[in-house]
Amino acid sequence: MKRKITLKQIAKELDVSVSTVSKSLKDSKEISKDTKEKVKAFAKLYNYKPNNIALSLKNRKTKTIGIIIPEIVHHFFTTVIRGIEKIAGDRGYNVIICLSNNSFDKEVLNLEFLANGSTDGFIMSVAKETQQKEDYHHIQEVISQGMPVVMFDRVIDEVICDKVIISDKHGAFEAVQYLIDHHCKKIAIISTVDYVSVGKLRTSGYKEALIANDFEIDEDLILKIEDVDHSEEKIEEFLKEKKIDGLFAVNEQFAVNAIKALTKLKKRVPEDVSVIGFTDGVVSKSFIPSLSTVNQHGEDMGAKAANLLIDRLENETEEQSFQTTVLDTSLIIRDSVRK
Amino acid sequence: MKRKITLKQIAKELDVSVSTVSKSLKDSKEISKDTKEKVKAFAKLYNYKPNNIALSLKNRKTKTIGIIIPEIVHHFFTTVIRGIEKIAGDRGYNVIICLSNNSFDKEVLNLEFLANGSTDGFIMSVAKETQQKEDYHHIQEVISQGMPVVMFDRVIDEVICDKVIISDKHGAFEAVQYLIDHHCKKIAIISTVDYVSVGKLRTSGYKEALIANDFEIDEDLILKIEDVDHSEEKIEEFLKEKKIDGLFAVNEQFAVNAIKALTKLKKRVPEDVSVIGFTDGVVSKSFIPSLSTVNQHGEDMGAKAANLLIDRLENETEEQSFQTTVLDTSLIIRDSVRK
DNA sequence: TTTCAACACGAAAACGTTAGAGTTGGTGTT
DNA sequence: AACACCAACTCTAACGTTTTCGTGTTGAAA
Repeated sequence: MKRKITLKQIAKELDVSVSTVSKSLKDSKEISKDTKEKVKAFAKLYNYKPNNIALSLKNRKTKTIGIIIPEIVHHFFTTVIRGIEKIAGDRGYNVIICLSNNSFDKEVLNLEFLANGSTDGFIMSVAKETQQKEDYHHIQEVISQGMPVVMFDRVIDEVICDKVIISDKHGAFEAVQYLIDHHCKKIAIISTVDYVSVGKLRTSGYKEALIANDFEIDEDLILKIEDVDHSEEKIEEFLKEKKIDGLFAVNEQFAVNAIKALTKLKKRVPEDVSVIGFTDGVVSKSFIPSLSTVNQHGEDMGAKAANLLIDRLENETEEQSFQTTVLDTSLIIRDSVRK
Repeated sequence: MKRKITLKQIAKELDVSVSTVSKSLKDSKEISKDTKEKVKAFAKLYNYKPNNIALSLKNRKTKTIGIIIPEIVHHFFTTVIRGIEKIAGDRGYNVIICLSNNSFDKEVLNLEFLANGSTDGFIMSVAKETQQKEDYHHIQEVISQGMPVVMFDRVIDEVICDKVIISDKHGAFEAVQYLIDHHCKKIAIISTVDYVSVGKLRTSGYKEALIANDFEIDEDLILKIEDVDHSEEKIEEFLKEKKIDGLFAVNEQFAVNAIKALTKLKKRVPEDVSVIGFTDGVVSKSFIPSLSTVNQHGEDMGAKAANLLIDRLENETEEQSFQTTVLDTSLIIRDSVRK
């Protein structure tokens, strides 16, 4: 077991000083050609690579981005990660991922830990619990320490930083508008509780579309689900008594569960009820009928967030104008809607 | 913008030496009660937290685990990550995730980069391209430098290290046995090309089950897919001419595509053909008919891998006996099979 | 022969931390 | 009075780098 070789060891072997070795490897013109070549050859032979930790300490930057997300077994988040990772890789950064599991405490812990030198900045989507508590001191804290933060998807208005979101409201609006334009007269929505920002926004997009088309808003057609794990029964119960011909669900899971419930209730999709979901994932594509969805373009979102963060990290100029980038959604029409 | 405070700054403010501050915070008995209290109060006030990078450099350990996987938008891998992350968190470790995108070069790059001080050890599932090239020097290299590596799922026999796998062969065997036990006489398999280790193993499990039951192995009933992205057409074409009543697919995607193809071909699942897939994910649960699968227990796998790695990191004793842990699969029977 | 720049290298400090080895001043023992 | 001992610190080295500032040796110009 040969430990990684250091400058010091090379120096000793070649009987020169550490600085000479360092300079040689950086091709400094202070060093003679002979010495440089000797050092380089030796370094190559022993596969010398500078120690990142030492570099980080010296340079006070780690070239690492911290990603904090609520959950990893989640198609949308993983696409975002892929987007971040791609850009980060291209621009010479690494990513370190922490999961909050939607727990406020874990989020605080992660943030604090990573802020102590491990990363140069953060890209995050906040935990549900954090949104509920409305306690953002931990995020404010790292920002005030000079670490750039970019929020995506679930963002917090009160925190001043760069943000990347999709137009949840508009995406929902378009989906509902599509339903209205295609034979639907009575459209229900399955959403989350209001403290989840995106759920709230999508619900309001739904409402706006109805209003824009002179439909009445019937609170009985709005289901807000708290506990995602037991959504299936809730949805079934909700749909039991409803005479609807259109349904908008704020995520894939709800959409799928709704279709299952409808099938149980002997309603056909899309003949009797048209369904559109939010977020495009494997399930949407594979499902029968394949699900029409509002595509969130997660990879673009991640890429944009990464670029924003790295730009800020590399522009010491520090213009303090933070931007919120709103990405377009797009409606993917598949078989779950009448055409 | 207040930068994070350091020991040196605290020392200066309180007019003591850096070591006094350090020792006070560690509650060393070398320091008087008075001074300790003063320092602690000050540190707390300014929210002092030691710099991880400096600690890493000093201690020559980072308390960080590197995870290298081929792909992140992938249900199984994310469950593994969740398992790793959970154990790592509990045991005081962080995880840093790198994606190889199934590219050999990227895998090498990631490994090299992380090995230069960024992590204490690795948990990895190798890229498809690496398996194909059979070039494992990069992995051997980090191991020879004394970094523990734990491989999972797609492991490499030639590399000597701890491994966590499932009994792919046995899982496949059980699935096929189930089909045989439940009215199937002619069972096809949709697999990957042989250089993907798990595909090969599952295929051999399939064959063994057939042999064990005195079925003939018909190479015409074995489809090996190279290009996952265009599997749909391949599968459809394959199934067109086949008169089968059972089908085993080595992953979820293939299973779903197969059912779709069968549906197109006017064959009902499970009435005409029983289907079992490998890996249990959202799609399997949601699909109609819900998919019977071989459950890989990804989270357990991740947890086991993390424990193995951390045990090795923390036991300096270094007994060089590496172990391969074989996790059991379990058959989840749902609606895609006759009962 | 003196002067001086160019060359080629070395020493040291710094990043933030810790731990072991000094140092100081005071008390207690004989 | 001499010594030992203890409390309560400070110093120093070390982890692996980079970079600034020195410094000794050339060779050439004056």
